[in-house]
Amino acid sequence: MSKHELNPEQEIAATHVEGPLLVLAGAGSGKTRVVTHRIVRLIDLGVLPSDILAVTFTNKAAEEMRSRIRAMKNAQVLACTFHSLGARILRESIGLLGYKPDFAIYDEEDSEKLLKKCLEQLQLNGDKGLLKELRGQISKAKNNGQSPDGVADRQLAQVYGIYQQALQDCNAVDFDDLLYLTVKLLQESEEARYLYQHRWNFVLIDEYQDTNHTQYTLAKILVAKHGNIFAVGDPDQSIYSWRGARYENILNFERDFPGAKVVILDQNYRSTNNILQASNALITHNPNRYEKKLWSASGDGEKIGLFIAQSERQEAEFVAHRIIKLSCDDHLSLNDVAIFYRTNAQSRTFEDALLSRRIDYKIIGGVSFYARREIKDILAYLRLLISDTDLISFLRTINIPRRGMGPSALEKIVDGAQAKKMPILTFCQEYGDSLKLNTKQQSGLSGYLRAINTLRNKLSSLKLHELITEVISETHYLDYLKEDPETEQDRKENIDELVGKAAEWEEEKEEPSLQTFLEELTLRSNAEEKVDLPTVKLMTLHNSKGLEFTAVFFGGLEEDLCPHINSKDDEDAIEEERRLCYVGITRARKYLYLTASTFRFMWGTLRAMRPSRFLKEIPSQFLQNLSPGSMTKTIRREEPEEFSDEVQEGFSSGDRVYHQQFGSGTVEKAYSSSFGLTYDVYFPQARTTRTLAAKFAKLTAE
DNA sequence: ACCAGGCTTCTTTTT
DNA sequence: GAAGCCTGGT
Repeated sequence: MSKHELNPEQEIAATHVEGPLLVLAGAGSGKTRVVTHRIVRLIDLGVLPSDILAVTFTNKAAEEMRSRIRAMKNAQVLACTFHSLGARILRESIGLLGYKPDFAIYDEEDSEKLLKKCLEQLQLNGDKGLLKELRGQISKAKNNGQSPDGVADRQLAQVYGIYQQALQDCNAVDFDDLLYLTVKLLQESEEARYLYQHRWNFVLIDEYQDTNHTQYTLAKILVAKHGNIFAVGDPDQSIYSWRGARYENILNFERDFPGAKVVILDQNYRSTNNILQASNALITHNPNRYEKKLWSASGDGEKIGLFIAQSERQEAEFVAHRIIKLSCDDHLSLNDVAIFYRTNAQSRTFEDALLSRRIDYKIIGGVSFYARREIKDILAYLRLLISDTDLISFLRTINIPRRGMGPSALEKIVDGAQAKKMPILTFCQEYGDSLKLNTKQQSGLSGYLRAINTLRNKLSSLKLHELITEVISETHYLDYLKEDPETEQDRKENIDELVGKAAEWEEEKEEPSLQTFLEELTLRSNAEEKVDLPTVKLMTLHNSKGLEFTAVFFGGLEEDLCPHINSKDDEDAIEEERRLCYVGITRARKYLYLTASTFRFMWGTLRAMRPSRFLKEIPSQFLQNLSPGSMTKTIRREEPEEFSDEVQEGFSSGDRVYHQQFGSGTVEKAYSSSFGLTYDVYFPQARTTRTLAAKFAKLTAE
């Protein structure tokens, strides 16, 4: 097939105009092309670009779609995530729900702090686990469209209600509210419903299998008047149930939208047959599944490399070594190579191996730039320039830099404001002098308020990046950073970067405002990448969705890691882990390497690991075993110290031993591993058995 | 109010 | 093995 033609099924989908259509698009089946072609054709038919709404799952996908359409048609359609769509609607119409339109958006950290305050108020703060538990349950309720009155559990209903009121008092919404309140608004206000049901006549929803109930309701309301919904997805790639996603939504599409057409795209244009068939074999192990088999017209290609290492380091060394080989022998650019893993914590070992070989790499996702403490400090000050009510930003900044404000002083302020039912900053301004604070606190508070006022006066006259510079100087933030010389340099650089990004951002935007800037930063987990050096991309499996690479390394394929230990004993969760693994594998075009290690450091101790069940579910005909054990002995000899089974004097089963960290224990098993003499020791105090290598763990007889 | 040091718990995954 | 929480000393 030529690059510019579509196959018959793709053609049907791309030329669809009115009515509901579901595209079941298997991995690598040319989904993105179909979607962009269809939008371009709509525009060719005379549909106004402003009539089209495309909702994607990530910012990255939205950007990609925008730029493709711009390239083909020079037209601007609204392509955004569900969350930013919600933010957009709420900015216009949240007044109907009693919030002010300049509401702040709280990220997870902010909302957790607020919830913690609520729990303190209810004197429920004793239990540490409770906060996490309730946070999860409130989020779940919102994603299921339940109001505080609508949840069955009495305690949850109470806390949820108080939390929701606290958010409103701060004039803030959390991530889930962006969806939940939008739906609430559309359900309760006929005016709003009319407005948004007529705003977009063609609605496209990507990754439909990952919509949660609230997103699904939102989609249904938006298209209720015209039924022009174009949904794209693949039930086998549903990997966000932990965030409330229901892949049933995609299976129920025909029921929910009567008269819907369904197009199945099952020809894969991405991967070689070895990779594709391996992925088919794997996903077939999911019993509850809408049957679908991808096929490909391309050749078998290379077999999938399998490497079972003896240590994390060896696993990473193998990957780094292979990357060099691929780039030399096959002239692959580093941009064509990716390393996937289940948990963020795994990235470190790979980084070390790449660093030591001077292979450039970039981590996609991971700890967000905007989540760094120093960045959030500055952003909190910026928020307070817009809002008097933002309690969380106030609490964050009031003692940064130090103004002698400890818990007791803050209690006075917060309680006072609450008693007077005043916004926190207004209260400080009007009653700050009558709070019986000591002199240091008194002058600290007035200095703080003065700084905010000074900055507010400059709000309209300064450019955004200048304003940020002013915040830094007005608050003497750099002096504060000096208190910790260890981190000072890093944090300073990050702040410079923030100023730079702000300057860049306001150049690009037609109407740059502080509010939109803050909103975009909150809804954008990681900064967009600048195009520079070719780099190997490191990311979690979740982050890999929607991407493709010529060569993929998939690490840590071990039981309890992938599938993750938290999915144990839950068949649905195991199926989702399998889909996650499927997503990872189907990202690869030509080369795929699956790696695992028999030992791994977890939670600070060495643990023996077993190969993932998923490896066994891939028929061996597609695999080539490259593991040290199955290779020639020359390679084995490269690392003699790690593989020697030298006899040591040691303990045997039943011996009582003492470990500096874990205390007293009993040896359950003594055996030889790649680390030499190894023990499984049971520690009664922690009620766990740990695997300890004799040469690392200093065990003494008790 | 602040700090240092010890204790626990923790890890999925993201907007 | 890190980050956050609590505690006790200043």
